[in-house]
Amino acid sequence: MATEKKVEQITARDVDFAQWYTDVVKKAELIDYSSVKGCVILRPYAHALWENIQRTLDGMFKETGHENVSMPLFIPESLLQKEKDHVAGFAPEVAWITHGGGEPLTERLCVRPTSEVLFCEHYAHIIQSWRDLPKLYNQWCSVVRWEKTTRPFLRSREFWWQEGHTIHATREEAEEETLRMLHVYATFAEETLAMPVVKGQKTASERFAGAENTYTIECMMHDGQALQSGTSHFFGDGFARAFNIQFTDRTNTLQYPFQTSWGLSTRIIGGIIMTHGDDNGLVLPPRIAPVQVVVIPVAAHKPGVLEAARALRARLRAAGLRARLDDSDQSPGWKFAEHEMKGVPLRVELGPRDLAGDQCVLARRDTGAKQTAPLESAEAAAAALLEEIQSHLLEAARTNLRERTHTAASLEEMRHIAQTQGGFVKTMWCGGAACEEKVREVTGMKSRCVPFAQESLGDACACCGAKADTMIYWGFQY
RNA sequence: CGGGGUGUGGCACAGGUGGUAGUGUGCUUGGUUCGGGACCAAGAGGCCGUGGGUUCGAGUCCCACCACUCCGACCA
Repeated sequence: MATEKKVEQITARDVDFAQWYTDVVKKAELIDYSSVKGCVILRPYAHALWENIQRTLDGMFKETGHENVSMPLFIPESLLQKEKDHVAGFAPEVAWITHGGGEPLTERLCVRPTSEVLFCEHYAHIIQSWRDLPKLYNQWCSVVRWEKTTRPFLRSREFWWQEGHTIHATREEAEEETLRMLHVYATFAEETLAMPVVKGQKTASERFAGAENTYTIECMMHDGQALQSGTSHFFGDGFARAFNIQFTDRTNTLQYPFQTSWGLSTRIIGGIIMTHGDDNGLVLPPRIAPVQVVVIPVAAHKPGVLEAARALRARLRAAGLRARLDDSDQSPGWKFAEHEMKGVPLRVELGPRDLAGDQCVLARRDTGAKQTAPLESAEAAAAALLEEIQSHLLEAARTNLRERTHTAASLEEMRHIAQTQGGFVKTMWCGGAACEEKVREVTGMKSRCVPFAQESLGDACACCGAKADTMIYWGFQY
């Protein structure tokens, strides 16, 4: 019953969620701040996480026929101005370049906040015939939006993302693409990140600037706030008309093509942290974790221990697991805490006692449970546990989503839930923007989406009481 | 953009009424340890966020600015 030595602790998650988040982000060595507000450094651990996200998503994009490109960083002001809704949405938060090499520019350039107009300009150059369609492009890059308040991953001035941009001969084909990519995001979030989603359509007031329709995956964080985790937009032929992109169809008639765009950003890393993390720090789903298994030798100076640990690490790697050996000269207890902070899903302890019994100790990050396994079959045991951890995390997140989803039939009920519990509130909605505004004034919540999975909760709008046949989700958002 | 908090070795913090900086941890070296953040010893490391001002003298007082952070309004 030794009194534990007081060590720097992170804030308890359920005491001050925002502070806990900031502590984890720093202590898990994910980011460092730079001297420019809102621009953070992704440290190797966060970058490795992002690389795993990229690898998985990029594979899914390739499977669905997409090609990667790289577009310029700069957009001339006149180009940005071409689509009026789009520029109105983004102009307030763009960064401008006014000088080059010390000379004032004749036309100022904005640093891309998103690349629709760059793709449009390019499409106008390369598309003439129906045979040139579709183009299914994607790019991995960073973009800049001059945010006023910033938080690591969740809202920064520069952030990394992918933006898919596609162009099609028909409206139907483009609409189908918009939904296909939304489902790719949803599958990725649930299967790889263990983040259950609510899929649906944004209301008119929440649409992307210039879009005819915006679809979203919404995730529920541990503190009851929603995170818009990926969006997919259908543009109709609005951009094509603004940028004069035309093609000749099979009947030799000039037509405007139809476009989509869809994006997912490093914000999702904030989502992973806030979905799975706990009082001991980060908890990473095995499928995305940079290190899936860490091998910690105990009493590494004793004969045979380090050798056995190295051999075990090699076998774990040979079995296809991302395994690391921590042979630094810290004490075992220090290493346990350190790798827990970093969210490593599985820890293997290997010391003289284990070697004497031809076994090792496996400790799960998610539950903290320890078990022993025969050394000879450690890879199989580790692989099985990683699968269990992955599905357990998804299950826990689903439980959180379920428990934090409430139903309301009146504005007063909505306000009560908003004030006492947060989470998602689902109601019937008349479809009016006035009710959205009213709900926001009264409860502070915004509409999240009109989910694809509709339920009938009644026939009256929870806000105005008018006839309603649409179910909508509301919530506080990041 | 409004309101609050904070800027002092890498990190976390002390430094009443002004006098040229200290503690913990981390770091380096050596030794002992090693199953939940080990211990001993000797070291290295700081134009006190930036710029002005008051003063013989500013970490300390005054003004401005900047950054980070939290809470709201706006956005991935």
